[in-house]
Amino acid sequence: MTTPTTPRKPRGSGRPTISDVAALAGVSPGAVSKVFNGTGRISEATAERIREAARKLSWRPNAAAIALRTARAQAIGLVLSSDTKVPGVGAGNMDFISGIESVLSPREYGLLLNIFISGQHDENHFYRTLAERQRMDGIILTNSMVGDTRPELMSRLGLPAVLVGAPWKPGAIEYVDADPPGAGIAETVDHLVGLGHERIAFVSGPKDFVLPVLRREAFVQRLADHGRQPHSVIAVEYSPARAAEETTALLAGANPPTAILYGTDTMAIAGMRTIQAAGLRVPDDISVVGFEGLTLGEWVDPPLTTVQRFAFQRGRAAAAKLLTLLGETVEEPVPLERPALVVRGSTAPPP
Amino acid sequence: MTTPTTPRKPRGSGRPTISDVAALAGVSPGAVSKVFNGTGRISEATAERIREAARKLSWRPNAAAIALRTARAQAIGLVLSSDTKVPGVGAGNMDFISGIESVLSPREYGLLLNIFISGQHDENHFYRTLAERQRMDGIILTNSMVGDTRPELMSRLGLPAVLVGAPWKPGAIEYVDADPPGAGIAETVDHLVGLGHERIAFVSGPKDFVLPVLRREAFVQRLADHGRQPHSVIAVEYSPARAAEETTALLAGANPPTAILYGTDTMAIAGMRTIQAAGLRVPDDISVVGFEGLTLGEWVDPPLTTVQRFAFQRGRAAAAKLLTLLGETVEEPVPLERPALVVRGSTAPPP
DNA sequence: CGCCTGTGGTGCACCGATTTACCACGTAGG
DNA sequence: CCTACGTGGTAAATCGGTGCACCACAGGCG
Repeated sequence: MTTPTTPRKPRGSGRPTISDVAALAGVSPGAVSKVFNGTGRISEATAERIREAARKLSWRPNAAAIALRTARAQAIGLVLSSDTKVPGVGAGNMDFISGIESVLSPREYGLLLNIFISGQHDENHFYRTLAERQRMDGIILTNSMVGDTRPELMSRLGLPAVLVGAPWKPGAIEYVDADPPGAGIAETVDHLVGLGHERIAFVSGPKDFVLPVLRREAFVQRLADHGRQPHSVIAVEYSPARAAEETTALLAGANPPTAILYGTDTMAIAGMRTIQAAGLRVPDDISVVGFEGLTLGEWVDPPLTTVQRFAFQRGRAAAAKLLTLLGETVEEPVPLERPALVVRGSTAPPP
Repeated sequence: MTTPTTPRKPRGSGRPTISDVAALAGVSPGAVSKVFNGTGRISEATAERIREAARKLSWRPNAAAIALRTARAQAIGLVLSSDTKVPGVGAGNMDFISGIESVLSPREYGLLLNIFISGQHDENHFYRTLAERQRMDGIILTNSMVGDTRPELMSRLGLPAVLVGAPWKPGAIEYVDADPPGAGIAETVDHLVGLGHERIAFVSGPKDFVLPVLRREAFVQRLADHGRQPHSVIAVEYSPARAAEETTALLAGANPPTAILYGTDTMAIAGMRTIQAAGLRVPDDISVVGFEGLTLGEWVDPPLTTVQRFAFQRGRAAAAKLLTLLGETVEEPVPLERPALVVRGSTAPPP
């Protein structure tokens, strides 16, 4: 009695394998594989027996085994930056992620989230690790930067990548962009000019990122189209506190603006507060416009006029593009809605 | 010349394997494995040669191969709910995720993000798939619900899990919770009572979730400690619009409250706006308190008094607990800071 | 000298799937 | 009768690591 009478199965992890399913269905493992992948020829009767066996054992192919054998991880990566200059806390990020997931999950693709902390992580090492471990088949990059080296890095690493937003140098990387340059800006400028504003200022995002750069260019350009010049164009971190400081400086000027456009809703709200604290009224004395379209904007006083962006759609588009790059067939064209101006209560004719 | 003169290497994916490294270092693959895992005995001289070879080829062990062989995916899952009732858009989510990553990334663990869409996904099927594919070694669950069946489901599936927040039924699942029940509530009640408020209302989160339930209990309890009764306790979705509606109803009452506590900062901001729109002043006529500690709260008028929560720490604690469950040694105790009342400008003595 | 022990590795089975090559069995055509 | 072919599968190699069993060799000791 030293050896037990059931040396049948070691039962490693306890979970059934394809062999267990095959045994139960009375076929070979290869047959099971074929049924579940639609490859090879298996009679319908046998196929049904196999499916039934799999159901009974509640078996699903082991992801690691597939990844190893087929050299496809069936997962993509997403890199978000954690940086004081980035609107990382933006609620939009969650919608963006939901958009990505909405494309991935029907295809059983996984989403690997990675936070890049500038200053703490070395960019080269960070991305090399991601590529070399082969945990993901492709990657979605955000926060397109001025002088971004990641496009070249990614192609050197052989990791398919999609950049969200306009790239610094076109051609080096695939990307999706709903801001053909600075959409929403034109509408906003038209709106303000139409109200009669002469002195319009733009407290926009930092110099390091492509998006705010393009927006500033579009801002200046559109004013020029109207035969005007900007009151001022300011580049500053995506921070309410910094927005407030700049607003104070603007108000202290000799000839303050009658309308201020901010890089984000959060900045705009901080700006409004600063204006009001200075004893001025929004929109009576100064009009304010934000950027993003947070729900919260409806609940400040006055309700914030803003440029609505569509984070969910952006996520969908990025994921769809990456999957296409990976050879997956993605039927939908994934429409990318352009940012649209939502006029609420914070804009009015100048005094 | 039909066959090329270099039939050496098929070069599957192009990436080097452990054998390439071994060949370059003049050792067996097993030796390489030992060096990189610190197992077995390899002389320092040989080890250095191997490391050098790996560096030269910029090789890293293939994640899928390791996962298959060791039956550990070196990744954990995170499930976030997408539900109208959930403050999913909460900025706190991103901090929470950052906290998780701060524990995972030093250990080269991956984070797999999954969005659960109630109504669209079947809970049972959703979690079964996650477990059976064995892509993750454990899972972090959020949004503890009343009557939550996931604790049992997880243990049935054999997937180690950590719940963030107090569980509905204790004992069924591991969890981390910084709200020993309703921390922050007591402070808030004390604060308001200390200011002289007699009629305090609580517009809190939905009935389905454990957190708001516990908060309501704590609210009532603490008032009782002071020998008082709540003006009213309301359960409502985490939505600014709903908060506004309830606020309107409260104001229309015969004897309206002099202070209102809201389930989130967003709700509180919407509440303030409603109060102001009704011609009343905050905090002169009615005091308002939020829950979360959004930066934005500093920039509304008046600055919002709120209960600061620490999403980053929560993420760290959850990840640390899960890794411990997985047998990983996590040195730090991971201190979980209790929510703390931050008094800003939206609270004052009653009129 | 023979034996034991420790050092520094090697060799090979194995994890759980996929995939290629091949085979058994009819059946039809020449 | 022999061959060709289509059907419905099986067997085995393979992906890239890990880890156990084992082994060669040198040195120490009685």
